[in-house]
Amino acid sequence: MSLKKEHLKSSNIDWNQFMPGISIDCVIFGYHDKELKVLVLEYKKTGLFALPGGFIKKDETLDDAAKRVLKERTGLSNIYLNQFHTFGSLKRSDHTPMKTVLENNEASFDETHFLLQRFISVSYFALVDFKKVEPVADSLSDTCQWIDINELPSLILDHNDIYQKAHDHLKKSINSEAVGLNLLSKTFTMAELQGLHESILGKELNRTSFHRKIMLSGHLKRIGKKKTGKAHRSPYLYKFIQQ
Amino acid sequence: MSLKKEHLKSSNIDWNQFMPGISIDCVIFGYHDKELKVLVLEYKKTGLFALPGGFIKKDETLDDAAKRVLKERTGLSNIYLNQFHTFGSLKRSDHTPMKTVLENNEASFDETHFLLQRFISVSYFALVDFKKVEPVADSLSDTCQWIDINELPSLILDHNDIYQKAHDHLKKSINSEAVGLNLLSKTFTMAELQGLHESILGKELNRTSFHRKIMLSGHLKRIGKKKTGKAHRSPYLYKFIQQ
DNA sequence: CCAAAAGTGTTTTGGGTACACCCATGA
DNA sequence: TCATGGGTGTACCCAAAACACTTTTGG
Repeated sequence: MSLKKEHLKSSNIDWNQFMPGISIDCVIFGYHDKELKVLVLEYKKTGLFALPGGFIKKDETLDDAAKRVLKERTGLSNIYLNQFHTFGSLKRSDHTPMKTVLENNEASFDETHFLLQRFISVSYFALVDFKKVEPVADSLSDTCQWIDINELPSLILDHNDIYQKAHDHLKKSINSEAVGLNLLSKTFTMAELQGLHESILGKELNRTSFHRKIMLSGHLKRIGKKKTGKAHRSPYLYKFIQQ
Repeated sequence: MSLKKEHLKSSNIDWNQFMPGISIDCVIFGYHDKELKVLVLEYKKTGLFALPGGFIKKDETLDDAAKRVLKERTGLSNIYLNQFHTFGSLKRSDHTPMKTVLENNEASFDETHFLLQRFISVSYFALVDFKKVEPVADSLSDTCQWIDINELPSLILDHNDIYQKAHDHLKKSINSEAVGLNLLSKTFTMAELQGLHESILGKELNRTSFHRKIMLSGHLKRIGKKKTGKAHRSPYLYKFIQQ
């Protein structure tokens, strides 16, 4: 654990192994407690928030770099990942936030520091099982934590735009089995799946219509009753059919 | 004209003005003679084909860079442009095609030549009015010419993948008014618009259903009769309503 | 008059939604 | 028995597609 953090310590990093000028930013979605959440970093002693990101090794595929970044932040492999846009506005050339971060963390640095260049950001969104994730901060950040999408703070640079576009893409792909398959546990109740869809779309759905639509898609299989211990009838559990 | 070419001569270019490691590739669609076409470069004396591309100036927005590249190749401003994917496979690190090109064009070059690095490619697709375009080759290429999408040659690196993904995006956006508005002349017949849709989708469409659907969209306005000189009734002309 | 072009009427299909209503069940 | 969960039947709306048919019109 502390080994992992040491590994990420910025002053120990050989920045030369990365392609200059290109970064990867990730919008990592999780679902818990009936709320859709996103992993957000908070930089030490600065009050600055950002999406987790990273860089591309010179001999590494773009998609592999994204997988690696995801693994560093969540500990997970085999994550559902989707590139959705590349951001290259000049807003990204404002180095004041990163200078603030470095001033609070590095003994010394100069204007040529790797992190103080203009980056074009290739952005991915990821869907992960909340329960399996242990958020890991990097050495420049205190925390990497889940934030409810309705309580997102102001993020550095254009990261709020990035989040917004990621959420738009998630809405568009609501009918893909990937959404439920990756954001929920292996088994779940119909009410949980409906709650997830409602969180993503930001509106309530009709229960019976939702039920029929989902079952007609053919991706779901009912597997048994849940024992809740509560009064009244207990809900069935479902899982996605793996083809 | 020759001034413009001189300006593009590769040995005259200050490569240092561009961000390293990132390129822009464009899939430029045009429609003519009932066929969907794409602008393709042929490198001098090599038999190698590629999509037109360019680089990003250090103080230039990603989208502005794409607009500039488009203008260099087509002479047009105000082009309909859409970023659709960023490519970063290791296939892109194969420098043999570019070495072949340079060997046939430059007096001398070494392994550190700007064009012999690994590029991540941010890709755009563009829709242009065939009639308004004058394709302009760069100094490394003989020709920049329209090629029927059904007769595309094998392109360098992953450029065939890039084209394929661009075409997929074009199919998905078939119901956007942008498709007809940008690929056809200001006025056109219903048969021409239907032919365009058929070329993009690669299948025939029912005339009456197409007519009804298009008119119900509310974007089209009928403006008058076309004088064909042929026998039989002449078709009406339509144009898109600008809001 | 002929054939191309334009337009209408009707039907079917399929997805999505809304709602009423019934069945099952666990404490 | 009753509140919750699960499920069906029906109806409605809408976009898209398929097809038959009529009207218009330039030469």
